Amino acid sequence: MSEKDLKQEVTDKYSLRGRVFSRLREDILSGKYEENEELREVAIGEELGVSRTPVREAFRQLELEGLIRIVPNKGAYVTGISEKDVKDIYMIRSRLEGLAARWATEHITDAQLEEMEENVYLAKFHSEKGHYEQLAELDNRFHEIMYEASGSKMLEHQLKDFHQYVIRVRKKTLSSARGPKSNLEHEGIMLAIKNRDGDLAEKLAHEHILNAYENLIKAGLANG
Amino acid sequence: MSEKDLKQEVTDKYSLRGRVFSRLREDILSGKYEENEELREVAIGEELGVSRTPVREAFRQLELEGLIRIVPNKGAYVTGISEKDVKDIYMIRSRLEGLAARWATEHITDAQLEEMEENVYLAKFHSEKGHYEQLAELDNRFHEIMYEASGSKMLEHQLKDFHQYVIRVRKKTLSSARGPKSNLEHEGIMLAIKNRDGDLAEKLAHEHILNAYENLIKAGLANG
DNA sequence: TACTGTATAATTGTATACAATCGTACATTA
DNA sequence: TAATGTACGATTGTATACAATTATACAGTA
Repeated sequence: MSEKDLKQEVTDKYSLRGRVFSRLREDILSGKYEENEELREVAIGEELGVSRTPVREAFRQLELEGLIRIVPNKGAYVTGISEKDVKDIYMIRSRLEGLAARWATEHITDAQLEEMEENVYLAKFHSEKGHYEQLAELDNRFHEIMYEASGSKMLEHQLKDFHQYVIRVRKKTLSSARGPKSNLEHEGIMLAIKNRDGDLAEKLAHEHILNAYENLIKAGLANG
Repeated sequence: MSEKDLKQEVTDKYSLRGRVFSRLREDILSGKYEENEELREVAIGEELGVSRTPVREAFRQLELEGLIRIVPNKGAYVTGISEKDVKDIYMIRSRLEGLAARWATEHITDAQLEEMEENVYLAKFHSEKGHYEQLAELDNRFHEIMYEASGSKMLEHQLKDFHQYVIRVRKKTLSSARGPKSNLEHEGIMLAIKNRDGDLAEKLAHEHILNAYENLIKAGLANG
């Protein structure tokens, strides 16, 4: 069991519940539903062509994931994210990403390091071209690689959970990746990992998230 | 919504599902079930006098909490905690407890600070008397106060989640609180918070968890 | 008008019936 | 004997029926 994830991934793509769960999560994160919008079991079930049972089970999981809030005997509501929540998330992430970077210096595989280098290289290209869509995608992936390279399923799961919120916040604020500056920071983290410099990697990854938060605030979260 | 918790607590004590969830969690944490023991829906349901439906919903939540692992079409199994998991948990906690301590210097209320002082004082008493049961209880409570005093529902929830594992590990290793040394560290953290010294509070709380881990290892996790 | 009680419809909570899946035991065959 | 196929039982997955709860509208009353 030592290789097993404590917080089990929901990967049961082939059960109805799994499909409902994935679909709802996607729809909530993509902003299809308004904040505080009520989700009715029958309506969701009909939309996806399933009964209430798998929908209810998916609801229970989405509740623990923090995406909806269930009021007993009343209903399920899409959760809002307050500005304080966003700040807390970024501050917590800053610590954990630092830890992930440190551990990556100890556990990263050659293949992962290669993908990281490629990621940084590609991001530089797309940054010059102004391809924001691809940049955001690469940014997400960069962090995912680092989570995986940390060699800790526990930490990986925690950070992926938080990343969900990051994606939501980005959609909400319409703020795309930060472009060149963010890339440079990625490159620095990557090099620190490559050189197996744990202290530096942790420091840079930590600061990287703080910078991302600063940028997010400037980009208008405070206004919107 | 700004005061609402993103990761919703499961406080629905009055629904059958809520009761099943709480009961199973308690039983798993208390070690009633062996690692990898299979939990059957009907059996659990009969034991608690409910049908499979609330049991299944509770299972889905316990899965996300990391206490059980559900294999599609097969069954639910109590998750094991590997030595690496324990190490990861403590390392992650060390960062987050540090953050909680720092934030507590900013947000702690007078009542919370008072309870913290009382906690330290009482612990000193029970430590001298060798009351290990009460010491463990006070230790748990000390950390909980700090989580609450952090003023961050996000962080509080994260840390309480991890604390579940800590309690499990303690049961498993039969290692009680560390006694006087741990108390002194608590006192140090408390004073740093009282003096509103964020840097010191974070540093001490961080080290406190690292020390607790060292102690745990010595206490025999490596052997058991 | 403002307040209270009640009937009703909508929705969630739970139980149960049925379908699909998996593991095991046992028979069959080479 | 060893390997393979198959029938059966046990268990989970899903749908549906029924119970409990909630919100709302509306009538009655001061």
